[in-house]
Amino acid sequence: MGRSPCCEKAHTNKGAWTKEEDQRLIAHINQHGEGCWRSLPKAAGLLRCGKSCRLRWINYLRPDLKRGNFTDEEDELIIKLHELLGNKWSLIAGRLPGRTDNEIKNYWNTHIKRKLLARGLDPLTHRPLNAAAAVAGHHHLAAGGSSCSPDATSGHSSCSDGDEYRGGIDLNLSISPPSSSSQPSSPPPPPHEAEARRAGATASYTYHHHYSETREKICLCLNHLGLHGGDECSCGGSSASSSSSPPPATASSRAFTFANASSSTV
DNA sequence: AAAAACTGCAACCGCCCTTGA
DNA sequence: CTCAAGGGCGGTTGCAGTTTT
Repeated sequence: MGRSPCCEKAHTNKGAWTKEEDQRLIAHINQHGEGCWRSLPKAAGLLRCGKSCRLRWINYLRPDLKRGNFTDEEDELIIKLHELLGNKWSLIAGRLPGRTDNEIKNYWNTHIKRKLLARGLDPLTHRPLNAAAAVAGHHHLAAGGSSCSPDATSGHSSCSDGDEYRGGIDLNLSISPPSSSSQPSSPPPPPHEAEARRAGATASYTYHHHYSETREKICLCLNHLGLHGGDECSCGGSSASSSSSPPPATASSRAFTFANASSSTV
């Protein structure tokens, strides 16, 4: 069964936005706030698809966007998050204040991919290229995730030999709403990726290594990106609880402290 | 100086998930 | 419980700007 188009394409503009369209959109959202994208174009007097308006606002017009070049710190954070999350750009963007998923996705495809290849790492698996070929298809969440970290300097992975990169790792995601989010009274989300998709910020990930007794928590809060060997994160944004607001995220306070990511940072 | 090739980014497309009737 | 509508996301495309030949 077909799906009705999101808008009447015959009467909508496409392509680059004009300044006037931007002004109309900004003015409307300032006055009425976000929401109901489908009816927004009409209300704002725009000949645009609602989706297009949403995208334009989120990716370009939002006042809290940072824009400008990515810092090395952001680079490394993106790489680390991508290693853990795969192409979950919205989740990754949730950890980078002022950055959008689209921006990060573009930056990944144009800069970071090349950067990793130059290091001899497979952008998909974050493993050394020759090793990555051997385990093609076993990466990221869809493949059960991995806490393995390739060793860029030695060309060896820090994975233990026993797990062969597919030890049935269950990546258990639990994410609380962004600290600056206006989302009201959302209950603590269940540890499920689908929920995680919508939340977008303070994240504590728990790896359950079925093949061993170890349980490591990976905190992705901006202040403490790292593994915690069975301990709660001390950052305040620990676990799945959204009852307590995590500390305000500042880029300058980020740290890359993956306990088992021995040398993948540069 | 002009043409070709490359790069980066904004925007679109189509699918999936959630929600509400 | 079912289904349609709407929102959100990831992948892809198109084009303008930049660099190289």
